[in-house]
Amino acid sequence: MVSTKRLSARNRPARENGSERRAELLAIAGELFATRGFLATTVRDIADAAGILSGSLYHHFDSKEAMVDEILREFLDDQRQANAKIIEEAEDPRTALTELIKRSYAALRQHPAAIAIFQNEANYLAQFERFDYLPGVADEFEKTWLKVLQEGQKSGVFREDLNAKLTYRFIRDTVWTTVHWFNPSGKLSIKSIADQYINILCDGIVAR
Amino acid sequence: MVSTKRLSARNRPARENGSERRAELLAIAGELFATRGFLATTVRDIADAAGILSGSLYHHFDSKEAMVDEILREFLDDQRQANAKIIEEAEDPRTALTELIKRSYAALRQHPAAIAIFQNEANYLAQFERFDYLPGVADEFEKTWLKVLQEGQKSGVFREDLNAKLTYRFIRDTVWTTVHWFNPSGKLSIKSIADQYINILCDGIVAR
DNA sequence: TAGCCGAACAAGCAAGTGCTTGGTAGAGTG
DNA sequence: CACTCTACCAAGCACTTGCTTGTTCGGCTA
Repeated sequence: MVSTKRLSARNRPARENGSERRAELLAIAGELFATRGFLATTVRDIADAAGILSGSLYHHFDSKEAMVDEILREFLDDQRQANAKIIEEAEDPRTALTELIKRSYAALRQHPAAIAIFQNEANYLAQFERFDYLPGVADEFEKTWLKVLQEGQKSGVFREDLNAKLTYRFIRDTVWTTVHWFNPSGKLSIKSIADQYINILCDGIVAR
Repeated sequence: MVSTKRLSARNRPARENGSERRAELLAIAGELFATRGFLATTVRDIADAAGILSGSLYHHFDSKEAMVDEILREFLDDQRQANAKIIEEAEDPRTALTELIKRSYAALRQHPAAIAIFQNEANYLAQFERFDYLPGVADEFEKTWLKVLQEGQKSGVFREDLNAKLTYRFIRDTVWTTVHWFNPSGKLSIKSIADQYINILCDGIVAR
């Protein structure tokens, strides 16, 4: 007879709940994936870094893929929600754009590993069914930014002779790629980087 | 007794000369490394794409690493020479900067695979002695661009309130990352992308 | 105190990895 | 004709990969 007992949070196996140890392991894996790459990181590397044996990882996670999956989903959900809130609250396109940029830079502090993984491995991961959602999310992000840019052009805040799609890509590439060289303990703060970029983007580098 | 016979170009083994077949194999490998990643591409993948068996590759090359090495060196040498020539010939910092940008974009057409590999795998490859030269080259590129930016600031062409190093990174990230989405058979030409970027970089996106 | 459960270990398997070896067909060369 | 050279094949070796299995053990709970 099949048990009808509901699984309480305490009873659920570790691979489905949010135990502390589990989160710790995810963070360790994320950092390795981000710095060495997904393929270059072996389950033995992760286990070593966590001080356990590789087989023990499978008590917490179904597979190596499942780990990246969870890391990416968390970051992407977060970013999506934040973007939506900005669009909703911003009073004009220029504010919306600068807020989107600031928010993206802020994400570098909160999800540095996830951003690096998204940047480096999205292409490779997209070949697996499990990651079918990746192109969709990228598309959604593009739509959000495009709307802001195009509204800004209509209302005359942004130059009309710009190709909005191209402009979006320039911005996106600059902002996200920062994850490859940003050093949290260096001289430059995220805020100062964001401010300088917004400054250049809006007014250019040529002196007047 | 050691032979003193000089190796003529015809006698040299294939792994050291520049036979057509060899160049063909390098191109095939480069494309695979660029699209799938270095680690994700197996020597069997390369051999399959070339219509031979994996072992046969070792008639032409010492190792899989040797293949990327050669691909990267060719591109980097080319780019270094081109940069030097621009610096030498440009009459003012603004021309020098725009020429550097145009040249970088032009490289996307000539060495798309090498650029993608350099972008994606430099970090990973740098751990092997064989690729010790990579950080040095990156440094040299940075110095070249920085000189142009700083001279421009001194002469009053570029705004003085800019952090030159930061500005360089913004430019570099935008230009090189283009390799990830540029489609040679798409609507946008390399030239129009370059022009638009130079335009935004110099004057900003805000309407006046 | 008996039973259960989360967390880990110990061992190993199947598949795949880069690379090596010994050999061969065919074109060219002395 | 004997030879050398290029480009390749066929087979397989040593090793690493992600993952599975069966087991142990301390702590919580009924």
